[in-house]
Amino acid sequence: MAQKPSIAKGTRDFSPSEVNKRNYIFDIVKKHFKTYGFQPIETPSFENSETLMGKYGDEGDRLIFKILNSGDYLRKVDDKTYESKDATAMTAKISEKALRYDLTVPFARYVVMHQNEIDFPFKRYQIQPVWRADRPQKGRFREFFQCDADVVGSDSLLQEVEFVQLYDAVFTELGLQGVNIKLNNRKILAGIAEVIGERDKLIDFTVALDKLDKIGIDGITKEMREKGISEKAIEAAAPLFSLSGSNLEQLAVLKDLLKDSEEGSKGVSELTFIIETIASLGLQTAKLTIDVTLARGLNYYTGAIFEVGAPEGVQMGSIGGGGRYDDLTGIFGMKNVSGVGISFGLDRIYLVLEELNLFPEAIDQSLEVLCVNFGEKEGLAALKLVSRLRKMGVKSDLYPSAAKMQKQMKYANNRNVPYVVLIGEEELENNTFVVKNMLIGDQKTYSLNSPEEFINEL
RNA sequence: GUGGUUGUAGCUCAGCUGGUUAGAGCGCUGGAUUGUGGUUCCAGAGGUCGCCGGUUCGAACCCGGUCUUCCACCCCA
Repeated sequence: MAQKPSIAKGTRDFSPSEVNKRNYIFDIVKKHFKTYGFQPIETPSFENSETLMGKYGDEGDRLIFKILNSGDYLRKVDDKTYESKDATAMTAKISEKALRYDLTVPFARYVVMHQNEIDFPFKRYQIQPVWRADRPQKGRFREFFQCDADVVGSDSLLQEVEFVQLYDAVFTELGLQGVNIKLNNRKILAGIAEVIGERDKLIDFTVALDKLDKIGIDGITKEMREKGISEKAIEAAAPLFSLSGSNLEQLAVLKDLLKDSEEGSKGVSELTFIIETIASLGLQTAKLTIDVTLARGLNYYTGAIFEVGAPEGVQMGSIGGGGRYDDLTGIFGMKNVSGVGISFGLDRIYLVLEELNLFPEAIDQSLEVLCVNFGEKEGLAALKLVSRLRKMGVKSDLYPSAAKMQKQMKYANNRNVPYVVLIGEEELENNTFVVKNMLIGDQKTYSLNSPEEFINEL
């Protein structure tokens, strides 16, 4: 019995037009990764469970897709574990592998395993799918691509500067003008927590602060109160909630606010270096702004934090992000290796380019020339022309059967083919072919002896 | 993981308080048009009403479960 086909929750098929558009983005991103000296790596789609488990927090462990062991795996479970019905204990017994959850942890594993063959600083890029057992929402899937570039083995702030330039280069070539590269520093957040006397509430404080543009000042002060942050501390931090002005003005305010915190002051000087260096180098189309409310990925970032916002007027959250993490490889026993990296949010960039109509027109042109098939002899002559066109790199095809003219023309029209070639009985006799321009509808005749006349006009 | 929401033709959606044979637009196929698509006209094909069960004389409609969609939270790209 035929079953109705379906697709797993949170997954997608990509049709030709979508693949073309996605590749267009990939190709531009890759091109700039390469010109900045990054090298590609790939890692397996699944890893040993112990490589992934415990690296993303409790929430992360829940969202990792586990792969069932092969064979008669239940036989190996002792009765006690089986009867306890404890999913965590049970999972450890019946699953030893799990699907990749992000690209950063596998990369850290890769660096540690290949440390003797890598020349540091090592700049790598990686574009591969990752999987999360999350509940899907718009723009959030259970299978999606991550597109990362990281540098390990250099603590120079010039790396941060390069990533800002890289973002600018990619978004400029994609035609996405006016993206906002937001910059913050974990040390500044830690310094703030320190000077307001809530050092041990750093995470709660910043998670609340991160929601400023979403729930407003009242919302975040309420959340901070609920998390047990003192009224005095909230008051002391209040100037941050309405921090405004130019980057240099904001830096001046922060410098003063954090003058008694060693860590905070370090953060301010790091941020100042990046801002000043970029100011002297210049950016093509992007804006670089300080945003002290930026707190993404705070669990592992230790220095700079990046987030890229879509241009004004586009209803879309962040389209990229990243930061510095001082101890990337420590979890796998390799100490003192600093890493810094960025990520491009492919799916969201796709949606933004679609909304602003920024994909090149020709992207949906899968065929430039289609020859109408009028029969055996005519078809053969057309196929000779097609071979010639293909050798010249022209995307061309012969309709495979001598179907009705109307059907063949309609096919060409639906496939967005700009030129239709007609070689019928009469043309065959005169050794010519007719080219119909599907856009304006006019026709021109060329000699089969010199098709380059037509090719040169393409 | 919590709360809510959605599902009817290939697509977008109508379908009254439960009542005969479930409709439209677009698309598709054929014809008007035997060498001309994109505009027009005519005709036709296409439906387990997400799935399973229940209530009822009778269910697309009511109830339960399940899957799916989307939304908020959590978290995140």
